[in-house]
Amino acid sequence: MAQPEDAALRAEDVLAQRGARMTELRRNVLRALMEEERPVGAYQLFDRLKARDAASAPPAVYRALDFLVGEGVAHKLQSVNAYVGCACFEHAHDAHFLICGECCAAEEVPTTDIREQVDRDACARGFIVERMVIETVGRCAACAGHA
Amino acid sequence: MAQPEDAALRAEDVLAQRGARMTELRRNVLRALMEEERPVGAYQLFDRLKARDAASAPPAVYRALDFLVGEGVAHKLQSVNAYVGCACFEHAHDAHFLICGECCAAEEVPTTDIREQVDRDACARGFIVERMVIETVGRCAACAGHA
DNA sequence: TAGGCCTCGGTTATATTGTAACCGAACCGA
DNA sequence: TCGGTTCGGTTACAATATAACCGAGGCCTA
Repeated sequence: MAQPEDAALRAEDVLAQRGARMTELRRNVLRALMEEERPVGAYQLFDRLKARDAASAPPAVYRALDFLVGEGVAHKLQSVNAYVGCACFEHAHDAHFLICGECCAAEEVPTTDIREQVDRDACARGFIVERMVIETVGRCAACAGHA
Repeated sequence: MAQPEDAALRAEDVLAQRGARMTELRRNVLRALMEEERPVGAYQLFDRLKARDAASAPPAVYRALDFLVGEGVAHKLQSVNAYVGCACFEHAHDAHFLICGECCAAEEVPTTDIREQVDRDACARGFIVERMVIETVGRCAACAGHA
């Protein structure tokens, strides 16, 4: 697996090519996020940034996170109020997360087949899909093993 | 469609048969929840109950909601931090919700096919599923129509 | 280069959502 | 009726998120 700095740098490249403005704050938030193995809460992230004088107050962090999620380089996990970096740089794509209730790891898996199914169910009711939240909570392989 | 009181009464029946303790507080919360057409936040619900002297403080409401969700007669919508009543009385079942970003209506649809797909994706990674959050945000038929 | 527009983010304050911890009351089985 | 267990009232607070305002700085145009 690539190093977190790599992921952050590649993300910055992609955003630059796309013409998105990568500011100092956004870069700091992105890097801090990519350094984490696990999902992090906005305030956790805020604390990390404060520790290196790279943040001022919660609103700034939330704004940067909104931007990153919008650009598709981060996701918000609704069921645990936390954020994760993401190496798929499509603009604001959906994802399916497997979230371990024991070690808190979150693995992103593709949604293609699920998305088709969801679209079918939605279309059948005249519902227009904007975004999907699909999160599975349980035990990851490692934690299920030693349980 | 059945009246909300009906739904609440039938739910109480089912819970009684199951041996679950239906207390005054839980009944009040369940009824208040079933009276709503749309998802309601815990504090909104709290306000409704206060207005009829049927609640004391937030922790009581949250405890009752946890109970109801656990019994499968209510669901929590993670993407909007709100609760909805539910007429499928299986114990703690998962559901797929179509949530309208405009009118805030939330329609519950069966998860069978999606669930299979999610299970497949999870099992392929040795992940043991405990519960699923599947929420689709977009425009409902009514709102998409007059847009 | 000046003027004007727009995005970004610093700042303060506050709203919203959710819990910890403690304790007495009510219920329930033996 | 005793003793364990569940329930919920109460207080206080933690955690998450946003509103509103404003100035700084980029960027376009002429």
